[in-house]
Amino acid sequence: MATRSARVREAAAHHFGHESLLPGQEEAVSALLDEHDVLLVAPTGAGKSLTYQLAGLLLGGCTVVVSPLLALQQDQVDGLTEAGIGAARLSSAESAGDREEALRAARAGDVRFLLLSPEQLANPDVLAEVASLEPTLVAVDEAHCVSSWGHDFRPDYLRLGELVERLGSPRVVAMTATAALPTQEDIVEQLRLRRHRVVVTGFERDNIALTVERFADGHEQRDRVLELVDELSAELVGPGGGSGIVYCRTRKGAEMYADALRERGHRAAAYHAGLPQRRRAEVHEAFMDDGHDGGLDLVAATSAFGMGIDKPDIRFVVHADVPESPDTYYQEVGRAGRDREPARAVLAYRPEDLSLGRFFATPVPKPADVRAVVAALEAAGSDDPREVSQHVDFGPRKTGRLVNLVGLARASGDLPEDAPVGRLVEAVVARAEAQRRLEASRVEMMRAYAETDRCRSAFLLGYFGADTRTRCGACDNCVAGTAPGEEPDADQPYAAQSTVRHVEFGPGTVTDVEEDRVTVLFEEVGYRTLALEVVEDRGLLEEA
DNA sequence: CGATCCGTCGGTAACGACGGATCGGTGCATTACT
Repeated sequence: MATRSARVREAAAHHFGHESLLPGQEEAVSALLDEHDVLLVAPTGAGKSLTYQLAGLLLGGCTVVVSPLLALQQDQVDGLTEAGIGAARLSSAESAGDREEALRAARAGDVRFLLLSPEQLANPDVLAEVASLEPTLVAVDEAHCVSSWGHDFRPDYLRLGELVERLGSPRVVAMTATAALPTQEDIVEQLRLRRHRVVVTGFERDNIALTVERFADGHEQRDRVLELVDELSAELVGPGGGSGIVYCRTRKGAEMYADALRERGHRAAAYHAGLPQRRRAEVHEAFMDDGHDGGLDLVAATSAFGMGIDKPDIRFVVHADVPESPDTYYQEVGRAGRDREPARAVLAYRPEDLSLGRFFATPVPKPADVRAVVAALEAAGSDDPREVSQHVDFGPRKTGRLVNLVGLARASGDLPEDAPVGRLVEAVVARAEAQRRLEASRVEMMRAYAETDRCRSAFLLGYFGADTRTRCGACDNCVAGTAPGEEPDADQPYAAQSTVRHVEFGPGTVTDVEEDRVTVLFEEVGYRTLALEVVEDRGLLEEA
């Protein structure tokens, strides 16, 4: 074993000039060399990229890197090329000639890392080409996208498990900065990880002070957000650098805040997916380069401003509206204070805003549409959405999603091979409903976060499965003294992370324990917070 | 679900009240045009 860690460290020093490895890196690489698949949960800057790169180099052969954004893929290619390692991107941005050349170089062993999107891999021609390279490792970057985007927005994410098998079932490493339990389970299931190890490195960000301000009126909320940004900018953003992000739920909101902030004398701009690609790049660059003339201190953005924003001195993140889940919230907040210097995160909370989160939840397909697609699959004799959509009344996009859902329900093993069509349709709808219920319960967890009296940091860490009995001392509740000093532990009937069964909701996992209540993640209905008194009086919950 | 837009209603006109319709976030790729 000692020789193995020596090899890993030697490779790190040789290829990347790193004398030491960060916690989790060596563990993850060793597990991969030991023929385990790995889910690595580690914060940005903790060397997730280095992990797959080291593993890929040590395993030899070609590594396929699946990454959600073309810009992120390009960053990785640039980084590897700079380190003298052959890397290429395979995307719609490359010419046919470039793609041909990249594949040729990969066959010759000159390209060791091939970066592409799930959509590329789902293209049968590309898949065949890549399979012929006999890759030794598949790295799935930003793996939470499997769970957050796969179910609806980018359905090819849900096909990755099947696609990896068609590549000859190489080792898989999935990497993400944040993944609560259901997201971890989703990643493991969808990617079909085998003999998998979950490696979680510390992800506390104790330099970020979390606060929530509650509003009943939308106009007051807007005025206060602007005032707050004035205050935070004056306090934290100066000639020495530093910047802030204002997250909004709608494009219109982002434009409104950007305009208002400019009027108040800030160097601010809007960022959302409705802007021309070129403008987006411009804003991104001006934000990263805040020291220059024409630089930006503030960006008012939708969730489009996210992955790939790696600026160390973001001093505050203000949420002008409440996001749809603690998962999203923590990810957006986590962009602040990456330099470990003090930073602030403020949530402007109005309960009505939660409704948008419910609206955006994954839609449940109509049984008639599922039935039509099942028949069309038969008629087309293929699972190519373009061909299947010839036999139904809706377009290839919707068809593609339904084909995926039918495929997943069939592959789940919950149904016998020869199950009648009605059962299959029911299973598809039931899976989509369960997903929707989970998303709705995440909205409720966001409500719970906004309304809690406890340490906000402890609340979030508990949500992400970290054992937290300490308090941060910096959030509004700790400062106001409403947070209990120590979280209870010993005399609780239920332990965090233990498995339980509810008479009505079925099996679940305890995710949080408080003095008088317990939060459980149920397989069927998502997160539920239950009063201990009621639970015990009626014997609703038993340890499994 | 909730905010907002737009048209209608009432009724010696102007404009406010009301109600139905519409919209709301993330990106890949591909295609048909200049």
